[in-house]
Amino acid sequence: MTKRELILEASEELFAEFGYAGTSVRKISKKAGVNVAMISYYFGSKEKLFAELVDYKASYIRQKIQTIQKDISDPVLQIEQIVDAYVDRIMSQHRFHRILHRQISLQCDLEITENIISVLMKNINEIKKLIEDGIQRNVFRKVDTEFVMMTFFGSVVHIANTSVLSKKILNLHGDKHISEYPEIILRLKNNLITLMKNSLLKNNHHDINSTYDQQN
Amino acid sequence: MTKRELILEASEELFAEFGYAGTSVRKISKKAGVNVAMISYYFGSKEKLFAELVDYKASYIRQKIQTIQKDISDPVLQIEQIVDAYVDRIMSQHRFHRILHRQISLQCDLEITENIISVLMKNINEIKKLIEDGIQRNVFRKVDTEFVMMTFFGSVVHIANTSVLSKKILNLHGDKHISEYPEIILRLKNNLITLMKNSLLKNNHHDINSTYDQQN
DNA sequence: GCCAAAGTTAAACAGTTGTTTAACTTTGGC
DNA sequence: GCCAAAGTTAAACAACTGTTTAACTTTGGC
Repeated sequence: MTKRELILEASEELFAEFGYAGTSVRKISKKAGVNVAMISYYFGSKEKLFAELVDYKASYIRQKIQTIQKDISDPVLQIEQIVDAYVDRIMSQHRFHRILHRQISLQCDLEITENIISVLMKNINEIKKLIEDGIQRNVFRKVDTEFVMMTFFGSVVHIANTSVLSKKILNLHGDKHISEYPEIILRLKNNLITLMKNSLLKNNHHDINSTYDQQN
Repeated sequence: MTKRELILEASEELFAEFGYAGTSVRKISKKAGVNVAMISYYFGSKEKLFAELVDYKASYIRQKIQTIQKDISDPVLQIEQIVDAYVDRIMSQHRFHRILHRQISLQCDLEITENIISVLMKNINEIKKLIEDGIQRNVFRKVDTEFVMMTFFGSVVHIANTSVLSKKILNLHGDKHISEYPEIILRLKNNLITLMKNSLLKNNHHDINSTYDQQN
């Protein structure tokens, strides 16, 4: 592992835990086990290091969504797969997503924020197309697409980012991040899929699949 | 307005915009128009100022929820009123909530985070009681209460906190915060109420109220 | 008018910030 | 073995951090 990678890895953990302003280049260099000057040497500045970190991590995210879009034609199955993949992705990359959303919620560093948003919008637009395709094919209702997506993203991101709060709500004890409770992730996926079907399907799925009895 | 209040107000805006670590006492004192030493004089330290800010603002939040709980008996109306009041509250206090959730998402400053979470849990438990009461009275389905709440809170908080992203999704231009678009807030409330009814009601409300035709 | 308390100030404190420098070591092609 | 490029280091830089100090002004009860 090169010193460059050591810096990237150390900075990711520190930015996620203490935020951008709360993380000093000296802490990063100490955690990475390199000299302070190496950060300026390899990245130019703390700000450019952060920008590179975002680019470095974000390139992988859209991959699975695009695969699903190509390989599966049934809109309902598409949504199920998207929820499954997206939850897995956010949860496994929760440290990275914490950085992203904390930076968006700040109104300073506008050029950095714009970069992050343009990356996220690509994912969001992929899923938007997917839902609108389902509407056109008369499988989905004419829903308020933007809000269905914001609800979906909001729920997942919020649970991942405020793990301590979510664990309190779920009455979970222990120091692990919420993503490390497999049974909770399963519950989350099931609830989100039900939620999406409830919102999207023309006839409520309880009537179609007769799963109502199972749940009640 | 006393200097003490000037400091509280200035610090709220700065903490919300730049985060805790990104806000210096000198910036606060400058914005408040007071001497730097006044912060130590009135609050003891930057950290105690932040703690006082949380206590100062959080005490008002539960008020309306408790009123609704007392004055309204119909669970469906209760939920409608809760959604309406909660969205209004979060949106009007969005700067404050940004501070809260950013601090929760950090894993440092644990004693501050614990304080914030205990405040939020009071609200959450009030609404939880409300839903569970509706279940007991056989109006609501036996839903996964915790996840219904996390979806609800997650959506509202996420939209309020990532205003720039949400506006991009909704294709809104302009510099205003998303809470300052009344038609969007109305759309948000309508969608959340529909979502909650979809999740909670034993028979899907599209069948009951025949609103299906209106929407399609 | 007096005087202690409260309020306010500029200056100083020691520590940290991001970045740069200049000297040094290691590396790899010739 | 040479030497330029790349890598690495400790030290220095100026700017900023949160907090404290000591001198000063204002206030309000007597």
